[in-house]
Amino acid sequence: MTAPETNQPHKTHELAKTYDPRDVEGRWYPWWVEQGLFEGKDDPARSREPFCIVIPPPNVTGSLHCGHALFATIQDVYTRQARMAGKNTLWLPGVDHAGIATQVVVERLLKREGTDRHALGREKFLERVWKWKEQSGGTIDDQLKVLGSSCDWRRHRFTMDPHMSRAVREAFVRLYQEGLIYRAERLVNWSVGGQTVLSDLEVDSNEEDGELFEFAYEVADAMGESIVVATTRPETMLGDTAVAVHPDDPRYQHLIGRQLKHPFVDRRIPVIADSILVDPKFGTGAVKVTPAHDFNDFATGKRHQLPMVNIMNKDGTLNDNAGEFRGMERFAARKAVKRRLEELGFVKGSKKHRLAVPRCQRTNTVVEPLLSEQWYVKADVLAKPAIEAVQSGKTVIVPEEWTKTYMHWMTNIQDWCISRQLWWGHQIPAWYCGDCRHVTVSRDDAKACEVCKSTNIVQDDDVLDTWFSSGLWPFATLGWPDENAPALKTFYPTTIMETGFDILFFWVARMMMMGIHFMGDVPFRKIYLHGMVTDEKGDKMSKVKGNVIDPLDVVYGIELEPLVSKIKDGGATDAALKTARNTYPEGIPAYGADALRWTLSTYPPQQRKIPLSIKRIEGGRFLCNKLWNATRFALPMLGVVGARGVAHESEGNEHDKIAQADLDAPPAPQTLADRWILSRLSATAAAVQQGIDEFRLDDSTSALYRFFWNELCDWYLELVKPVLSPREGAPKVDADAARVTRATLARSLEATLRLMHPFIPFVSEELWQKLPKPSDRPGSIVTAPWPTPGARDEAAERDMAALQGAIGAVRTIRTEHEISPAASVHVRLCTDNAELRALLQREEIAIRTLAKVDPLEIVGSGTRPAGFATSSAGEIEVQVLLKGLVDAAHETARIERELKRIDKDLQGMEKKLSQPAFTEKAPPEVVAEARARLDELKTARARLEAGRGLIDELKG
RNA sequence: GGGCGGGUAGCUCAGCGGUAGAGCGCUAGCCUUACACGCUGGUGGCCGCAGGUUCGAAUCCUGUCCCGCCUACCA
Repeated sequence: MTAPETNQPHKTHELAKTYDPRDVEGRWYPWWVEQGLFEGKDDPARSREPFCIVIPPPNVTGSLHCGHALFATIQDVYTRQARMAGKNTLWLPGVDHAGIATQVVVERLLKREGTDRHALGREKFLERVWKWKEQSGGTIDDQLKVLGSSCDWRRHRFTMDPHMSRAVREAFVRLYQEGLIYRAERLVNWSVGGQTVLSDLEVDSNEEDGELFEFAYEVADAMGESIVVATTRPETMLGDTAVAVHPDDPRYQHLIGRQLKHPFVDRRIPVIADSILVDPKFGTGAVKVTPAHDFNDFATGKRHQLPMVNIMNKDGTLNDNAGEFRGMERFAARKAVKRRLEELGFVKGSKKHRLAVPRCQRTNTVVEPLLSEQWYVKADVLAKPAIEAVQSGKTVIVPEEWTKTYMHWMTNIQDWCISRQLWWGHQIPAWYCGDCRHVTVSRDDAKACEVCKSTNIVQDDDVLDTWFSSGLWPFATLGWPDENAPALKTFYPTTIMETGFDILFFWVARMMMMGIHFMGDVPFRKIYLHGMVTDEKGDKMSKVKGNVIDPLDVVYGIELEPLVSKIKDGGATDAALKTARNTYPEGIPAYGADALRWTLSTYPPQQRKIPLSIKRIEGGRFLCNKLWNATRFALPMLGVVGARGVAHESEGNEHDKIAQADLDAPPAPQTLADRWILSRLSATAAAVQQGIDEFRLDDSTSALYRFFWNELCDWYLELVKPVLSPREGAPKVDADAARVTRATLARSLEATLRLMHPFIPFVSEELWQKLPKPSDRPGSIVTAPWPTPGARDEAAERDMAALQGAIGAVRTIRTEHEISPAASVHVRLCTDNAELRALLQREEIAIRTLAKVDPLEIVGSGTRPAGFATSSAGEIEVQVLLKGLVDAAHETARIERELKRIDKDLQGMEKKLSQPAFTEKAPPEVVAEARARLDELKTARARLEAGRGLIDELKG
């Protein structure tokens, strides 16, 4: 396979000085797809280990937001890593039909056209929704591609596809036949705005200001006597069928069993005693009971066999049972009832009251408890094995603390109302017989009643809750109900379900129940729940607040004015607009998908909030730029011509080309730097792997970052410079050593790119293509082998630490004394450790180069010639000649500062060691460590004391 | 009312029984053979508060105060 023309490896292609994601991203994705790199292979025999993630399907209504960017990043990291590790990898994409959300959107469009769905009729309306879906349904998929999501697009699924619809019917019919789906008349959550029933989970209750309104019922046949009740919804009194008091409440004993006179409707209502409903300390201690419009009252009504009087139509207006208030809208009726009660003199008071108001998630209208007949799934039966699966560890929830929440919800699970009075969705496969009233439930469209064979049947108007079909997602997308479907056999159970914790119940729990029930095995081995993306201050992103970060703006960049008008269109307040202007005075630069992905990978998973900030994304781009430049720097040293442009070559700085044989079978490292970087690479590969295994991508990215930036760039590349690209006149380096170093450089850089690829797929591919590499590598980094950690070289790591310490000490003295970076200094490195001296001797060039040292003496300790400042680095005493470079006052100040710091540590350590309790009871290695530290501090202190003498020398 | 999570450097957060960490910020100096989206050095913390366990506690326990989120029928 051949990479896109401009990206041919080893071809002359100048790398820009600064990385520009817009030049790179976008070029690779089509090529990857074309090459079929993202395709999972059906392999029922499982000859290769399968890896599968099914995407949490976004709404067809949706376009990309930060939550999507987060899940896309995490899932793609896992998918790409598994693919590189050689697994048969499938990330299956798709979208969800999102019943209410979609219907609401299309109805809004119709309204703008001056019509509505009822005028259109069901069939025409559905045509319209499908049309709309065709237009906008692909948006989110395209946006996921922008982020680099390596999905197998051939297997894209939609919850309303014919196949998915077949699965839904199969599931419904089976559950019905098993008695796990039934119809019942109950009080339900009715969305007046959406004109449908909602499940408990689709209702959001938030505290709002309300009123506790008190009024009196007159006792019938007892002049003047009355009982005062309180309510937050006065209009419901029209449906009252009792007033309840506490059985032990002395105030009302005499009224229990008496009848009250309803002021507006011709009904007598009893005073009943109920200890469950009534809290005698609250309000007046007397509660009006409206069984058809309140969940508690409903239960009370059942206990006392009270009549249920429904006073409301489904559109929120009052019905004939409301007497003089019939036809009024519910909130108008509330005012009217209050006014009439006032006129009649029954109003006894009103207080402000905070109460939880239930609202429909989708339409934000107040949800009304309403009596109606709906379809339910019997949940406890399905929940039981789903609980056991988590208890036994067949499915593991990460982070672990969610397990408790899952268990709690599952064990207290309520039956699930699955019918919705919508048109957009899977119509319930139940047909009612007009003759014998039998309900026929069938996989195929029923033509006749299965009992009386009458053709006078009509299908249930309602559709199923979207989550019912989503619950089948992990297996229906793979081919179920065809139990022999190759994909199903290959990839079920899936490996990881990764999604936001907010849909643990909505979706994850239901997939668990359905998966186990229909497949006999859990739908996934791991459930990984991530937090919610917020703005940098931790506030939820909202269009009104104007703090929404659009991932695409981060990727492509956006100018200030377009950004502002975009936020404005979202409905932001003026204050929010001002904030936005201040936050992004220059708009947002193009950071690229890689930078965004990297940043999203750096947040720890147990965090509930992911405060995404532009500043952090900027950090991601800096990393990409650094990677770009490190490669740009290395390429010429590996003999790749032209990477830094013609100018560089004309300077006569020619490099030997790396031999293919050295790439295919890298020679063993010899120099300290080479041994060290390979050892650190091993450590890093292990840390990255561990982070992935433990769902700590933050650990993986931070290990990678530190390795690449603080080790590979800060030290290794610097150490390699004098070897592979010596200055004119510099000592000649052994050709064979250079050869080995060249191979090691190529090797470590290539491995770094592979380790980074799951996180930043675009730049890593771009750079990898240019890099010389072993001949057995595939054509794309996408399928290049995942690095496995090699051996560590403890000696090299220890020696390198000593070297870094010595260089660091020189550098510190240099800056503390404001010695010009251009000036060379005379340095003496003193130690009685002969091995150390030999090491320093071997690394002479490194010390001279990295600390700008000349001349350099490496000697035994004991003397300090006049004019030298001293400092220590472990066993090494570092002496730097200051005479002529600095003045005495500076040095005095520095020494006093240092002494103060050391004395503080020294005192602490001495105190610790002087306590017998510590030396006797603490583990020996801890005590030994403390002693060693104490010695070190003492030596350092002595050297500083000695350095005091320096001051006079400097004066002199 | 119940449950859960959190309070560590100016900001955002790691660490969760043995010398306080990162990124960003701040600061001094540098355009040093890739990178100023950079390099080198530095500054900065009674680890919410009070007790207890321990030789030793940011880390474990108890209490307490804040701040979030979820959940619940106070009419």
